[in-house]
Amino acid sequence: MQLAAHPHQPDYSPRQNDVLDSALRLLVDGGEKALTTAGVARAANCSKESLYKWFGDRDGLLSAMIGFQASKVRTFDDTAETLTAETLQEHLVLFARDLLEVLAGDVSLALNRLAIGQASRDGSKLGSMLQERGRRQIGKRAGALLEAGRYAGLLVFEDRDDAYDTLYGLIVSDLHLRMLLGEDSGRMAKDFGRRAEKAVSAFLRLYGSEKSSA
Amino acid sequence: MQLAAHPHQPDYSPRQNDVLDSALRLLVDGGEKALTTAGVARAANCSKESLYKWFGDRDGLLSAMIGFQASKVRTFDDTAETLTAETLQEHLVLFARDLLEVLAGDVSLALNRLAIGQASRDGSKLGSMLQERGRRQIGKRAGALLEAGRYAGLLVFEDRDDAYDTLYGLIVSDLHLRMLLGEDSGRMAKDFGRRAEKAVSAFLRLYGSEKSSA
DNA sequence: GGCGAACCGTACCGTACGGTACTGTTATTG
DNA sequence: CAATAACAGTACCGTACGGTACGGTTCGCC
Repeated sequence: MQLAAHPHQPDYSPRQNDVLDSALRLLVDGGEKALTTAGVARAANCSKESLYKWFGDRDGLLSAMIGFQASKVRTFDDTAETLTAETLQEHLVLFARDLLEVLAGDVSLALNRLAIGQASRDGSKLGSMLQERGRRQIGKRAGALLEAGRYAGLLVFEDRDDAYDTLYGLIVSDLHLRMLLGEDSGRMAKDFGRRAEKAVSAFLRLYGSEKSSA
Repeated sequence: MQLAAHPHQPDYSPRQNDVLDSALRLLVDGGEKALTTAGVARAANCSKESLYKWFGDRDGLLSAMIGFQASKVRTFDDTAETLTAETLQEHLVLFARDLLEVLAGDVSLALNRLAIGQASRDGSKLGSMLQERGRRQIGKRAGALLEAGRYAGLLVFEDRDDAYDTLYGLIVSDLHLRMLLGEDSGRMAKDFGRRAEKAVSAFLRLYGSEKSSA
């Protein structure tokens, strides 16, 4: 496994982005086994030689796919409006729903499966890369929200990471793993709204100030 | 993928159990890629022909490995003593620590990675098998504990599965996934005790009756 | 027009793996 | 002791895949 020498978003050409798109679709449809270099070349109407020229290696292709996908789902920063108990709850529920929907996405599931499959061998660069660009990014959004809630006197906590960890667990529990194991994610997607509300409700019971439970 | 025709624990011979043990060790050490039929045969000092005679198929071998491992970590039932606030809390913390240690186990991680890798193709029988024999089993223990707590008036909840889902999320959060992605599990193992206590504390704040917060 | 770079399509190579067949060896049974 | 079954060890086969090389085509540039 050899990641790109320049870790700072290599920013591929449009043509190469199209290829990465095809590769991702291939991965989603057929799993890692279907992601052969010949298959990618055929699906993207490019030559294997170009694949190796652009990405150097099959592992380089995988890394590029992860980076490419991560760059597409950039987390948007929440508006820094002044929070009330209601808006904080709304923002938290919105965050929870977004999180669940991202985790349940076809591409997200496929990439996580891919990275987990590679985690045993080599230094598992893919895993840390997914972790870094995936959860860490979305975690920033949650962290900002939590800090804003604390600043407004609506939340009480000492360690922000602990609070976020709790929030994450309440929202996701083992749902992500179950989906990764193949449990039908489409069937349970309809409950995301309800699940998000329950998780946020519990979180506010744990970390909300008296002021927030008006 | 073809599971055994008789799903009720085929119960292999001692010799075959030894082979499955070798295969598990091989899987733990080298990941799925290292789990070749020739490798298993070499590690277990048996012939490939015997492997195919006993397990029929590579997938049959994988299923057998999961069933074999699941049969080894059977969940023990908790003593049905009368619960007090203190003993309930102790039992919950014990459960949490056991859960974390099981999830962080080498073999558990390797098998989960294996099942997740297979989840994309075929009907993902391995995934549901792991789910059934893994979480469902340990969930029974938690369910009994929760029911006992409710019976003793220490816990208040309507849906036991919801309560267990919350407890699970508080204990594990995304720790399991991070370990599956390759984050060093040994380094974080020392925090399991503290993590278990915090999770149970939060759970009791959510679901404990006034009687329990004495 | 001529030239070179980029690139597609394909053929090709080496290897690794799943699965099968064969041979020799041990051990059990009548 | 003879016969049979089980099994280890190994050789073998077909295939699939990662990676490379090469001919042909398009496109931009002088």
